[in-house]
Amino acid sequence: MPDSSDSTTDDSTGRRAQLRERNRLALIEATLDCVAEIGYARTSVSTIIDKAGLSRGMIHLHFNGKDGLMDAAVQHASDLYYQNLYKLLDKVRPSAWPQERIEAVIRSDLSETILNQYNVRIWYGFRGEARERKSIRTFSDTRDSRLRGLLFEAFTTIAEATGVDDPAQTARDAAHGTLAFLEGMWADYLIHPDAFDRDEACRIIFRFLSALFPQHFDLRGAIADPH
Amino acid sequence: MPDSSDSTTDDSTGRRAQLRERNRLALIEATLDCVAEIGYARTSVSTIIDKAGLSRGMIHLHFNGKDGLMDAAVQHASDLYYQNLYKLLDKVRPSAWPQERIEAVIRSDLSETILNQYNVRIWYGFRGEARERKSIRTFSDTRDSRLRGLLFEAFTTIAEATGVDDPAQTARDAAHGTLAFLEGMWADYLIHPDAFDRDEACRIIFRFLSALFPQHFDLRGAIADPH
DNA sequence: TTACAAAATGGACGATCGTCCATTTAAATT
DNA sequence: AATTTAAATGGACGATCGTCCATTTTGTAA
Repeated sequence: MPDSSDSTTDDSTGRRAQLRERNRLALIEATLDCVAEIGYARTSVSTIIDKAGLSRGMIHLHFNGKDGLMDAAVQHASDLYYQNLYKLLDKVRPSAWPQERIEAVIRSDLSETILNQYNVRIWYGFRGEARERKSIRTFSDTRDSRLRGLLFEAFTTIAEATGVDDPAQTARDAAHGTLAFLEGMWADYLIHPDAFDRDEACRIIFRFLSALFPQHFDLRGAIADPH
Repeated sequence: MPDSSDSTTDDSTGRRAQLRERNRLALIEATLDCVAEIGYARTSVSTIIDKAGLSRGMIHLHFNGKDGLMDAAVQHASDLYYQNLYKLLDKVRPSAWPQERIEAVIRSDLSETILNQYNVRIWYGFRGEARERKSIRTFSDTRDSRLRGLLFEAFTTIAEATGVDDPAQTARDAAHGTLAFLEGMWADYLIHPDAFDRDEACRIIFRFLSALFPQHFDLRGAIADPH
């Protein structure tokens, strides 16, 4: 029997709401599991509820149908991606050089936590359907713009320090190029998950960055400002 | 009535075989159209034969079912990609500098002929299902290895000419990095087909390549060997 | 404990899936 | 012209799709 003091302060953390939320999340996670394991095309309502161990009607109850569940699953995958990414980026000390922040972005995006078979299958599984589902385009878009902002700011500082012709343009290109690099590495990992080498992927990116900004990067990553 | 001389030399170019091949191709093209227009997941036998204007049984007759047709369609898309790419690359004169060949690869892969809405939707539509269908992995793989060989050879020549520490390693990284760049640009185009700028994409890649090999590239592409 | 309401269940439903084959069409041969 | 045979047709078939709701379960309030 629940005591009376609980029931009076019952906002939305009652046992009822807890169970509801737990099932909602179970459906989303089962959906992502299915997309990762059998692909978007083969993921059906039956395979989802089978994996979640819940009943058929739950999908309609919580998400108004399969489409709604897919949208929620995409959003959840995006949230998880950022949650994990920023958890890694937060380890960089606030006073870090911009090149250290860039290195952190690159190493994080290619780390086992972020770039793994589960995530990459979900990512490409959904992206193949991006044309049809607006929520999925937003998903891809979001990752893009937030990371780009982070990189652009850091590269601007570096570009201005090196006294290049057009610092803004250079920084924009460098940010865009770094993102394209990471994207390409993800594709590489999708096609050759076993042969993929994280250190090699990092080294390749740093090789190009060190050529562009030799005072700020070498083959191993960021180097201290000369000053 | 066909004259007798034809029928005696009738290998596989008779009217019968011609019609057969025409229908076979129509099914493949209808499949690719469907994947490009509505995505892999929504492409069904019904939508394919509807677009092809042929009868239901043709798919089983020619390809032993939907799976066989999908495999053939992937193969066809791959063939078309290379056919168009090499048509562009063949315009480079045989005595061209290696940096000119690299520029040709980059500009070709980002040209309207190769990188367009139709192709990019097919590419990502199939890739999302790569996990499940072996033929699709082979498709992605093939593009990768053939282009890589082309780039590696050219970069090796350049790396050796510049007297870098480890020419083979440098060339491998440069080829790998260039491919990752192109991959990233394709992803960019998929997500932002309207905002995508081909010239800007080229410039970004050449900015990085010119930093790595300043005697062979500038922001506009290849430059003549100094000698 | 009883009554109420929210949540969960699981099967019914029509639509659509991909496969397959009896039949028809038409090219090639006699 | 008659015959043969390869190609094409289109509907039947069972399986599975996603939706939805009558019913049951279960947390909460009276």
